[in-house]
Amino acid sequence: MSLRIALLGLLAASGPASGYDLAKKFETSVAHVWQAGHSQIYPELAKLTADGLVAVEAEGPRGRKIYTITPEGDAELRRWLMEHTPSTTLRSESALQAFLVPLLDPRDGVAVLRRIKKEVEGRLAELEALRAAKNAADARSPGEPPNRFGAYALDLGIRQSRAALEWAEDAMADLERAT
Amino acid sequence: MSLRIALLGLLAASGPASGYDLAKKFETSVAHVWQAGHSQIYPELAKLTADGLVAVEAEGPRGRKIYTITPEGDAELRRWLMEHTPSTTLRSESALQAFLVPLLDPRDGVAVLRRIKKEVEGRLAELEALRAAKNAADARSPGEPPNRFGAYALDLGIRQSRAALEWAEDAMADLERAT
DNA sequence: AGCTGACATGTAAGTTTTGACATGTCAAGG
DNA sequence: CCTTGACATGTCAAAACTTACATGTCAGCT
Repeated sequence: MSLRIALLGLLAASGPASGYDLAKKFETSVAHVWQAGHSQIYPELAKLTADGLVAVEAEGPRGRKIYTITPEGDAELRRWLMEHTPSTTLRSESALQAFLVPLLDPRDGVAVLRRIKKEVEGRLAELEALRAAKNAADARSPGEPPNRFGAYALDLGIRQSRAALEWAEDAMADLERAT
Repeated sequence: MSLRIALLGLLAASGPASGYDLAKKFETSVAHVWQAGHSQIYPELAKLTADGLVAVEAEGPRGRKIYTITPEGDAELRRWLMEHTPSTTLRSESALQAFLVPLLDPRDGVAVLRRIKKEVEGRLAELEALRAAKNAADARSPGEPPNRFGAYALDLGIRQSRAALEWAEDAMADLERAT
């Protein structure tokens, strides 16, 4: 379900796009919130078309198909946003490692935490770069209200990454005391 | 892979247990890090047994089977912890909703954020209850070093929930300014 | 003219996850 | 004795996801 919604959302927010475009946007924008590769996206777009939630607006060069959201699709999107209680399913391999770290002896545990910390730092840097790019884009069109689409999620990601970073530091310090 | 590791980890940390016990622990401890229902756990235990990573130690009443981790299982677990770079795959329906909120008019957006905030509050309360229970258990066995198994992950969850809570408040305030 | 690399779309096989179905044991209370 | 509810284990079909395979177009460079 969520994949459909993510696709409908991108079409609603950024206008008509091809499967290829949508796959790109998954990498650069929604990725921090929901991930999907093109092998999932193309079939889903076909299903959405069959269900009347999107339509092929035009065909471009190289077999490019441009999809638009239909009014039904828009209604579905809004309904999901307003009514669907998000599942709280969580799955994080990093957190699983963090969970299990006390099984290792402290030296090894610290090494694992250090690696996790590095990954968090990388993610944080990515997110901050995205936000900087967004801010720059907003600054280029003064007068216009800034485009907040995706901005809240970005902010959430940044805050959670910062929290994870502090956690990694404290956890390492704690483990080192036990060495 | 991660499911196996989670099961091996629980067996390594808490000693022999049945599939039923492990399913319970998934609900009350690992759940904040990795989720799985019994319909996934039983077949996986069978596979782990076939692969020699766990073994049936004893059979109790009501067909209860008690599994133990084998030395091979323990080695596998440690290898994964030390060597496996966790995948950064992220999928959060709440974050997806947050991402899409700006598509709604501010009034509706605030309502969605309010709901997300309530869910985060619920989760935070759960995690804090777990931590309180853990602390109480540690206090009951003085002298013993506190059992840190799962504690780091719990701490991470709590910090991230707090960050999400602050985010929700700020995002709502931001949206309300736009009303 | 040929090569490279981004553009563009798909399929297929295999794994993981979900949700429903199915079955049976045992203890405690009415 | 009977019912209820926790204990206990499983299977199955469908959906979602991953990874690899497969094919072809077009622009720009050499």
